[in-house]
Amino acid sequence: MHSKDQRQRHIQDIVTGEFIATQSDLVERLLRDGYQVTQATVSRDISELRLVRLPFGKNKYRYALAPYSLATDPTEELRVQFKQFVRDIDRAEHLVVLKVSDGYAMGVALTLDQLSRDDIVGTLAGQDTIFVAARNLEAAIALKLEFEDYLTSD
Amino acid sequence: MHSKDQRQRHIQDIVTGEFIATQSDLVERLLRDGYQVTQATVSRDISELRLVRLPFGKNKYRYALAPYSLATDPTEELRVQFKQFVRDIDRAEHLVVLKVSDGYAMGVALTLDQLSRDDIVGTLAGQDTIFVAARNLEAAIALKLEFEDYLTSD
DNA sequence: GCATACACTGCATAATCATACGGTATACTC
DNA sequence: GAGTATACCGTATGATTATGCAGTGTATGC
Repeated sequence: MHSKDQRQRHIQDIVTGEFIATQSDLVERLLRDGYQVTQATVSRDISELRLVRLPFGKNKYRYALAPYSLATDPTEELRVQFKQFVRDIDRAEHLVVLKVSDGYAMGVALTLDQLSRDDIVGTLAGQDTIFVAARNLEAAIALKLEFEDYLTSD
Repeated sequence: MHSKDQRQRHIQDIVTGEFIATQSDLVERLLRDGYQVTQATVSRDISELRLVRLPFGKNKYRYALAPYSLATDPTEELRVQFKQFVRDIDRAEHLVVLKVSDGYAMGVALTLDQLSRDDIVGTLAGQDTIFVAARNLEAAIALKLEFEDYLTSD
């Protein structure tokens, strides 16, 4: 019927648009859309999607995407995010252009920024696109290769 | 002895630098530094600091700062963040330049981006600076006024 | 001093979430 | 087909977190 992937994507949609305070809320919400699952499954989904439960004013909580995630090793975190979110890599002069799953551009750009790399001058993230400004042409070419490697390796 | 404020600041230091998986971990960790509190208090601290528990690989969790926080109303969230983090507002042509508490530029820029405003073409965030590119000069002037209002109002 | 208000916290427990275990389904190999 | 591996998920329950309540301390006003 509904695949796990579908369900998890739908969960992401729900939490971005609606106020989901508990996993039980989410179970009910999913049921209304025809996904019949238990709290246990939702717990696993949330873990896999790396959603966070955000304290929200007094005695309120809301699940939200964690577009950044502070891995132990930022470079490792970048690899994870690339595999998960980056769809395409292009280059125009010294600008490397990343196509990203809708809504995740900022998260990936944030991770890139946190690396504080000398060869990256800055990043500009939109909804589904990131411009990575490399210091110069050579750096951009190297960067594109490195990024592509993230997508294909292990 | 130790004030609540001190303790909460110390908690922020701990979670940014160390791998804290549960509130009990944090209680123990605090005890080592002379803060004797219970899990209940730590729970309240975490809520007030808006820390999040981040799923982290398989069966692992880590508490982390939530530098931005997806309020119900993004504009309201922006106000909160401005008051908290923005130190100075300037403008050069159609570029509004924000000086921000170190490390929070990305978070504020992310919130700005999420507004998807027509008058903002894009944002570029560094460690403590944000460039907000307005669509044109008039937009930039209006934007600067609006931002300044965020800092002064109520 | 006494009363009132308020911030803070621990205790006990409720609420919520994570996970070990076992069951089912699917795919692949021989 | 039988055997094995793997992914997925529900049940039951353990682990973790949130919170109502009451107690203490401090400040303020009378």
